[in-house]
Amino acid sequence: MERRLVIGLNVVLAAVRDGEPVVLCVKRPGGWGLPFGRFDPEDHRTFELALRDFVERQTALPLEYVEQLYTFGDRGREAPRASLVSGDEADRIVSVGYLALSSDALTPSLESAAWRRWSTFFPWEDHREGTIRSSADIVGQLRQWAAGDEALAPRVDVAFGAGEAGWEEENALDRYELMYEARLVAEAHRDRDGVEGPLLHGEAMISDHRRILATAIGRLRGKLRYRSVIFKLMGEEFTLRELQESVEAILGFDIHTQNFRRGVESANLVEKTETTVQATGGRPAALYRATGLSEAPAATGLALPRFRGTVL
Amino acid sequence: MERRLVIGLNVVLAAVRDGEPVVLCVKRPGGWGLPFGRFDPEDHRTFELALRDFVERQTALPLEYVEQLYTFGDRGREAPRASLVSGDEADRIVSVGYLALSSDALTPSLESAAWRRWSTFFPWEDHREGTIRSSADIVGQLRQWAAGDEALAPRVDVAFGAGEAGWEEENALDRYELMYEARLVAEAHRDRDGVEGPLLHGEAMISDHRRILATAIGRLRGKLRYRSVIFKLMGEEFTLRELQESVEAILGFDIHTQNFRRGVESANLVEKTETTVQATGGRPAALYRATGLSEAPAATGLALPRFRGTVL
DNA sequence: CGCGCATATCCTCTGCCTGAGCAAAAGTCG
DNA sequence: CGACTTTTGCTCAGGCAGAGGATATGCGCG
Repeated sequence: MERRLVIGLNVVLAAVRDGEPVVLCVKRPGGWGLPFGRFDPEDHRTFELALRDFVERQTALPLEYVEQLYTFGDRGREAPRASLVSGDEADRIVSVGYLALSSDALTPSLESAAWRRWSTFFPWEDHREGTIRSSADIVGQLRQWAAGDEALAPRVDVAFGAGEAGWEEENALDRYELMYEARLVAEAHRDRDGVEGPLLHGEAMISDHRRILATAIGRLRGKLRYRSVIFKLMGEEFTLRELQESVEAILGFDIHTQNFRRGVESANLVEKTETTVQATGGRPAALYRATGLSEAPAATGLALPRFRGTVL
Repeated sequence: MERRLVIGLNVVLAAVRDGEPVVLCVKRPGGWGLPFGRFDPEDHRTFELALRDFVERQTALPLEYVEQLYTFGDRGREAPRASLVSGDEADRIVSVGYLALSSDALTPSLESAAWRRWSTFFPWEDHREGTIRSSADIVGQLRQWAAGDEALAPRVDVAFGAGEAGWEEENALDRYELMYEARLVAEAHRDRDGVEGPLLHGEAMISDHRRILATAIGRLRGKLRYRSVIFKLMGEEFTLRELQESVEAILGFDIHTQNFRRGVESANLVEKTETTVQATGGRPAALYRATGLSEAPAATGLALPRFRGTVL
């Protein structure tokens, strides 16, 4: 029997809801995963059209901003579980991952779909005040695991910001991969049929979906600094505090309010409207909206600070 | 007849030779293009292995650093020419583009393969002193083309650094795409069967290979700033001037020597060796080598300045 | 109405990094 | 030896980012 080549499409649809970064998840037999569908070359002219089509059909949510992430083609990606897309175990599945951003996080029509927080899957990526951190000392565990290996030890330190460079929020994938290698996430045991250890972090996802999510988080975080994508997550009008909270949600740490304002206002990406809103019990805030400049594909992003706290 | 799905692999293999950025090209019936091969799921476990396999077989060049760029899935990508990978016009071809870096630019075994300069295809991307620039005023032509369109005009200015952000070397793809839309490159006429205008810039490539090359150039340039990839283009040992010239070749503009040295030395990515070399008729230069830190996947790159000249 | 409170907004100060250039060191060439 | 070239070390000024003080403008309450 000939093995056919099948292309699957995965999407990380991200949004910020009530100041929390969330991702659209779908409940499957094996656990939670990302929405995905099969790409049929007969039906669709481009990947993006196919993606929009099946997401809208599955969840009734329209996709606004869409960006390709990565194509995963390794054999055994779906193993040892049965193929989830085609049902035909003999097919070779290649999957193209996408990142999509939504400004409103509407309730999906599908029963089994739900918005879930990033921090459910990546508690160690959130360093904002007042949020629950990962209880255990991940870096300590990784250091112990890497001890003695000359190549591994610096990788751990660099990825988790123990070096002079400090914590870089966009390295989410490196961190996840190290934890996978060190068997600190459930997927590592599942994929290799090993016994689960007691020190697992975050909730697992089916297949390699948590890896795709880590890729998306890292990409989005990095892009905030050099492209004006943040506005894809905002409504038409917003206060500077809302903008800041969205940025903080994505980056995973708090930033200095006054400096943030200074940076935003000098970037010419937003313009003040006439109206103000009173939502917090303090002084009313002016509403802003994105300017035309922010629409240009090559428009730069906001000047954002680095996380200066300690991870340990 | 059923249309089959075929996955093709493209690779932009880049190197620096004599201070010039070059890319491995293959001569095909329709002109020069990038090396590519078909991915056969029976033979290869991963894309990367397939890639290494066919490049080494075609050119006898080993691939060192390899990184996935983008997956191109639009129907009609190869049209209106016949399918180049499979020969079967009815197949749907999806192609995965890769960036590979080589430190030595060995002569390929294949007769029809050759290292060619980036500037052949993108003369407007090179702003170093003493290099030939694009003679005509591209920005002027684009501005004229975009005149009146409210969305287009800022796109042109942002992409070509006319705005306050200035020229950003990593936006090579945006610039190429604008020129394509404005029909300033031969591919635009070829793909739409139009008449060629007199104002074409750079040499064309087959299919969408020049677009893939633009993607690779932009990606590599951007990555220099936040990852230590530059050392993949250097030999084992090198002088700081050689390092600088490689960086300048990739970025496409000259940088201040003393400041470059200061940046490199404070980044802890290189260490001085005992030896010095005399190659230039001036004071002998110390040889350096990359440190172990530069091997970590998340290691940051060099602090590099921005181009401060004018493009017009 | 005046007061305390909360948030938004404005402004200042300081240290560090970057851009720019001078100058010495260490060779070659004639 | 003197002119020239390139490497290497060092200084200095301007600008920007981090940090925090101070003011503005609303609310709720006595």
